[in-house]
Amino acid sequence: MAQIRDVARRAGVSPATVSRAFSDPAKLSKDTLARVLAAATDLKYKPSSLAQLFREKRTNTVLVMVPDIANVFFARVVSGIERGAFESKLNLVVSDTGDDMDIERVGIEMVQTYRADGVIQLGERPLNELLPNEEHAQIPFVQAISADPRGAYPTVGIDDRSSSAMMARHLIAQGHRRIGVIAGLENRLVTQERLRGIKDAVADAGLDFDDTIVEYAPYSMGGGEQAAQRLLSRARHLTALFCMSDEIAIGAIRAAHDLGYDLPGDLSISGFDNIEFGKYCTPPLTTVMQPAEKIGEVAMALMSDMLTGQDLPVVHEMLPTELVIRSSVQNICGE
Amino acid sequence: MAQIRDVARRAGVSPATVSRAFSDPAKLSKDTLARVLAAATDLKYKPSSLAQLFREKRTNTVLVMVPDIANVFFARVVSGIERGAFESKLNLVVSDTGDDMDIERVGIEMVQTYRADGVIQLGERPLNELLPNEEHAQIPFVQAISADPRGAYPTVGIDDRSSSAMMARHLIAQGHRRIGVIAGLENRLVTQERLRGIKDAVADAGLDFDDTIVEYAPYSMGGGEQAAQRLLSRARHLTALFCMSDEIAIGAIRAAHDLGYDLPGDLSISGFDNIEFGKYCTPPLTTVMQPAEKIGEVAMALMSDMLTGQDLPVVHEMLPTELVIRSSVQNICGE
DNA sequence: GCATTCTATACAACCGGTTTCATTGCAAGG
DNA sequence: CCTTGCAATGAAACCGGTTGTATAGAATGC
Repeated sequence: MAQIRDVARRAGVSPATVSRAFSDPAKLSKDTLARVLAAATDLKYKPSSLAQLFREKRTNTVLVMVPDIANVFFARVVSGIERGAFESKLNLVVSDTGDDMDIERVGIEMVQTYRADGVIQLGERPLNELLPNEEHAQIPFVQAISADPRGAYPTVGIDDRSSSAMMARHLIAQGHRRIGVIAGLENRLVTQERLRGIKDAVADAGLDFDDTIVEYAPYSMGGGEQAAQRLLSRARHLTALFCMSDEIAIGAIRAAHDLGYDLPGDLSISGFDNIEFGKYCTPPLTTVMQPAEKIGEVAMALMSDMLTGQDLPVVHEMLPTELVIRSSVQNICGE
Repeated sequence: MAQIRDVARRAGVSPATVSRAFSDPAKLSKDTLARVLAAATDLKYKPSSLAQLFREKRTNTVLVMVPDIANVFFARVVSGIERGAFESKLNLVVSDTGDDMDIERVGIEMVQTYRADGVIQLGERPLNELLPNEEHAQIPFVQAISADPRGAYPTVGIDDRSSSAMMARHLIAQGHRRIGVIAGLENRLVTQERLRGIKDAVADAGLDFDDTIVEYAPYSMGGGEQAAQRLLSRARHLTALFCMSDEIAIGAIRAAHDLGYDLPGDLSISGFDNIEFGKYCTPPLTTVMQPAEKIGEVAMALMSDMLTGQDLPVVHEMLPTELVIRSSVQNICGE
């Protein structure tokens, strides 16, 4: 591959002039500029990014840490991040961490060793857990989706508590009183927030929350299926299931079908996230729309600001959610 | 951040010695090595990858070009690539190309400008279309999933034709004679191969293939739904639908439900890919298992070989598929 | 005891750009 | 005509590691 000196020699100028021909063409005389560009084209010269980046000490690369890239919801967020990266002319290194702290730490190290300029974390672990010895190493860090919005870095996500309350209120408004909950993993922030939202709605309606009809499960179809089996065989007279993710809900639908329930007549089921597949379930899933792509775009925009701008205020974006009403939740007031 | 000279100064040695302490510790005396390592730890020294990579002229980075990262099937392949990359200690830059040639070309350019060492292409476009002026620039290139296995570079995928024939044979064996086909995009290689497979099976069974009951559609749920609507309202007496992807099949299931079909009694539907959702459909989807993660892993292994090894033979891996029998396809021999 | 070999380490070049500073030539101003 | 200023360009330092070569000292051989 041709180098800058080759171009310089061919154009009869110094390497500095060639460099300027690309970075600041106005500095050159029309004549020289033309000669340099012609020489560059002839030789198919492409400057080595490696050399440029080394000089500039920036990689123009952002690391995205995803707990599970095969999860549709995360994949959509990554898709949004992609779009944002393209606009900001940044590259993306995607790391599927499997929610493993050691792998996430390697990710942070990539910034310290100049392999990436910043990190977008889609997992739950906050920056201070990943940097063992405080050392405020000034890592550009943005956390999306499930972030505690009290950290020292920007976050993007939704208001899980109020979104969850919105859905719970809908179920109550449809006449449901015995609502089972298939929660996600118990130790997750999102799970706790969404549970809190349900309790808010129940309390607002002047009802009592029954702790015994909550089952925890991994955020997956398999997890939802098993948890629903347990809950449905244990708790009687449930009229609805509040599932904390669409995948859980899809698993719950399968479990309910298998136990002989007629859906949605015998049992209403609600989801959370609004993944595309929910629309194609039988019955189509009533759920809460999370703006997944938008979350990714905003996360990337924040990162881009951090990298270019100076010390901006730490913002915590909460994007709006929407109730998506389909037929998996039925109105049973008339009964 | 501490640099190599800082460590050298603190340990009372030259930068070269510090460098060797990491790259070739055996070369140093026990005493010096200990002193250097201690100094490095004290200063929290981390060598700058940027400088190292610049020196070595490799990035240890592989670019993955994905037509759509939010597609579950692609996401699973990427997940496999991730695993392979981790094992080979390579980094991954993921680019969602949207199947856009210009974006793919930028990807190729990344190799030419030393931003990546090689490219794994999950899209259909072959290398020679992306490099306009032949210039056999020796770009390490691996194509996965839908590659014409006649190119000058390695490919990984499945035997679409015979896998498709396998499913078609199954449908025929279950007594189906009027089998509608919801094909993918007509100009895609995979589509043509799978169609060929169906024709093979039909011919083997001594039957005639009816071209009029084929509908083409994008490889998506929405595409499948619309195509199924068109086909079902046009063609009568179909007993089965052969869908060229699970997503298409899921859309077709919705369309059939909406048209009042009782599934699978009135109509059998088969898919292709074996995405996780298929198991949770109503009815659960009979499909062809593609080893998505495995394809990714093999693609990455091939890339890793290309980058480390010398001139290896160009291989075209065809990974085995399996028929996954669930209840969306019914035996109608008894009728 | 001196030449030879080996070991441990330092010195300096190098990777390929960018950027600062110096230099040259020409135009404008006094 | 001489000074000043600006535009255009070149020379060289620099980014932070790695590595080939040189060298000093210790060990070995005769």
